[in-house]
Amino acid sequence: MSARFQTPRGTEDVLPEEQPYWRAIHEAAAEVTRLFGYERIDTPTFEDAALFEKGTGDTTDIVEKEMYAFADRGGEALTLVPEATPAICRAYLEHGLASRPQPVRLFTIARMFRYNRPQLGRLRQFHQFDCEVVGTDAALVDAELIELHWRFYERLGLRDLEIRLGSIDDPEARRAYLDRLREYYLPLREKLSEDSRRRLDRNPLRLLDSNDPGDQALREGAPTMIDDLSPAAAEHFEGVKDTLTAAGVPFVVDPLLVRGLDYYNRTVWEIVPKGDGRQQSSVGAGGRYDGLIETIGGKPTPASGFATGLERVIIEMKRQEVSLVEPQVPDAFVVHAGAEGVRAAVGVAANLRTAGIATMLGEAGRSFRAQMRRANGSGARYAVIVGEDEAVRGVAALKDLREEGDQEDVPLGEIATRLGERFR
RNA sequence: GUGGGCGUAGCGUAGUGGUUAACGCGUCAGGUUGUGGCCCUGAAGAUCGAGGGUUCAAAUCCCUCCGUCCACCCCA
Repeated sequence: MSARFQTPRGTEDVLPEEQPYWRAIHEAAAEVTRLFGYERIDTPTFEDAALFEKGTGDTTDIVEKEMYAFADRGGEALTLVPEATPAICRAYLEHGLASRPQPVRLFTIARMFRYNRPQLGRLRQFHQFDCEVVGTDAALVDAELIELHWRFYERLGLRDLEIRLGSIDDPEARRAYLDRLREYYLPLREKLSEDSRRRLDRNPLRLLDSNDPGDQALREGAPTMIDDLSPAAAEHFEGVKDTLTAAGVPFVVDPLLVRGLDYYNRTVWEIVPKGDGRQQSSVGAGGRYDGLIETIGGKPTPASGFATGLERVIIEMKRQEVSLVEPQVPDAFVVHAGAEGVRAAVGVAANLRTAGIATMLGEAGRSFRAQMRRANGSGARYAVIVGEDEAVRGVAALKDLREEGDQEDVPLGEIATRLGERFR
């Protein structure tokens, strides 16, 4: 059994019965981006590894231990893309998108790759719907992205989600805050959990969202960033909140919201299902990243964006049992018998399809009964029966497969128009 | 990357040391001359995730690996 090949760890096949979810997602993304005026961009599946080492940050887990980095046959240091943002920024610089009317509003739907331990909602190859606005520092645009993000889920029929909104200020102010945070925690070091002692050295912000009860108690007295933002960041944050309120988008301010990526500044947000205990349940997250483009070699250019994990969205769609469009079924199923019947059946099927009627044909070599069973199982509304008799008489029996199953003979040349009328 | 649970036909399960591994769903074929659904009959389909070990005997016990799920880490 295991001699058989299987999907690599953390990857999955998307079988036909899963496709309705993906179709719904693609349609929702297309619609919501159209409504907000975002244009699609697609970037390569692999990029220069240094793009992420610089852009994402070489101290982030993504770069340190999750990149599918490799040297190609020519020795180039490449990596499968772990996140879209640096790639889109690279494209922005490479193609001079700064010379277009600013800001540029872009989106993509793409595969991402991160080498980590798979879990439900955490795969090594996964998909993201990603929106980025490059070339403005307007608070309005942060709010626009959050609204677009929110409307995407709404359009998919998801409910009971919550927007958690925060601000992590600008780099200088954040450094000052981090110093204060360290000052607060240093005397408490011995009381912290082992993990959090490590966080204290590596990433003090993480102390704030520790799950350890002891750490959570200590957090009570910790300084918060959101209450003490620099004037510019505070004003920006107010702008985001005001705009969201004006747009009628609900949110909760989360003073402890910590985003993992180094490049974020000011606005950060995350959208999570309410009351889901699982850890991997955040369906999407975003933030402002004014420093990123400069980091990867461009002129200082403000930007903001978000990504949503589509496999996680599907998990949530299933959990909430969102209704999907009917699975695709043929309109007609052509059943045949005998050599003449086959010939006529193929002709009829061709005519039907030309007329826009979705038509399946019974496989030759199957019994009549088997074909009828298949016709029924296909979900087709009508069976078109062409046997020896009918072929000779130049007709086909048109049979309604619902309920009783009335049937009538119709001349071969008139089947398409007759069926067309019935579907009208 | 760390710790733990699980792994029997396509799917869902039964079987916990002893004859040819069972059931439901699904698939395929039939159920008299060319008519589906319901029903009936039959068939195919599993080296019991893989490899090794213990034993007269292993789906069942042990080890390793693989996969999956959960927690951690982190994140979409």
